[in-house]
Amino acid sequence: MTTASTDETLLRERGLRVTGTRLAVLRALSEHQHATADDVVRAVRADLGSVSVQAVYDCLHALTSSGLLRRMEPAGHPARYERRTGDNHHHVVCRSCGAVADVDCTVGHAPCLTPSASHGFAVDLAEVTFWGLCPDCAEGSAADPVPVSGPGTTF
Amino acid sequence: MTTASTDETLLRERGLRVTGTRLAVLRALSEHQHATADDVVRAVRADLGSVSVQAVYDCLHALTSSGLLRRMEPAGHPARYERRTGDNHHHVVCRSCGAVADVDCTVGHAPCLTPSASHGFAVDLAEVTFWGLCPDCAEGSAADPVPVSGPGTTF
DNA sequence: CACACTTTCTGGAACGATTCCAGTAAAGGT
DNA sequence: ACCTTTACTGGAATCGTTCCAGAAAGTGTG
Repeated sequence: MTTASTDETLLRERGLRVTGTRLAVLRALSEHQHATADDVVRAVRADLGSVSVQAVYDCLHALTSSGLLRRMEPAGHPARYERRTGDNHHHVVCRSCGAVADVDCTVGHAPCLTPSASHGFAVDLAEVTFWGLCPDCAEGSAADPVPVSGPGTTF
Repeated sequence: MTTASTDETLLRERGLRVTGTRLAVLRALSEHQHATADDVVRAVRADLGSVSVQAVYDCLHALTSSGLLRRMEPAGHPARYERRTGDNHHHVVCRSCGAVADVDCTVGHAPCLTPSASHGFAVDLAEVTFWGLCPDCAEGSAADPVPVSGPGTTF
């Protein structure tokens, strides 16, 4: 999909310098979506040989605030980054292993963007997170009391 | 609203022991909804004189996992606890100060509960978080570059 | 192509929220 | 009242992330 030269263009378009680390971070996230900072560090190290943790965090911040990456932080799990941006999609998170998958907006045009009572808040984004068990963890978990994370377990 | 004796009953109903700390935690959360663990520690100390941080965390866990409290964790902010449970309501979070307010389910009957493609996940809860600026922070922030938190700033 | 200027990268130390630990104290069924 | 279970204390440890100061690399201008 996103080739190296395109990544370079993307960076320049946003006025960001093109560095090996940044390209490697983008490459890592093309390869595995929803990676944690730690995953990215490992991927970049496998790719470039070595990087400091901070260099990766700096990249992730720069890329996130310029809109090339999106950051999501499921309660109780480290933050995850993804390249799919600007399409207002949502996520399913596994309570047991923290796995994340994309979910397209349930009801065509952003159903939840106009909260009934917004208490005077100037709302600019609606974030929807589905909680459950991924196929792997669901299997045989009815019996096992799997350590559960995330908000209220039932509704 | 929830009186002390009712709190005692609530605890017993769930098979939880009735202790001063637990009652004080419930009381604290009746007084200010969406309190952080730290807020609760302070409130309980003001009430009982002294408690260890761990006692409060233990209570919060016990009460949360028995369903008497709901825990929510806005990305980039410490977790907050509330007594309103089981009604599937949502939240508005201020990007600037972290203030939280309740939002009733936008479209009558839980619009987002059936993700279009759930990737085989067994989904049991949909959590909707609205991001924006609270009235206090919105005022005069168009100019100020307020430090922003939470997921992607635009959509 | 070199210069000066900016921005990034390094390594190490610090941070805040939360959890783990082992021991002591309190709750409640019989 | 006794004994088992569960909660509470204080202190140290963990995890993800950020802060810091200095060294190194990127880039627009001359």
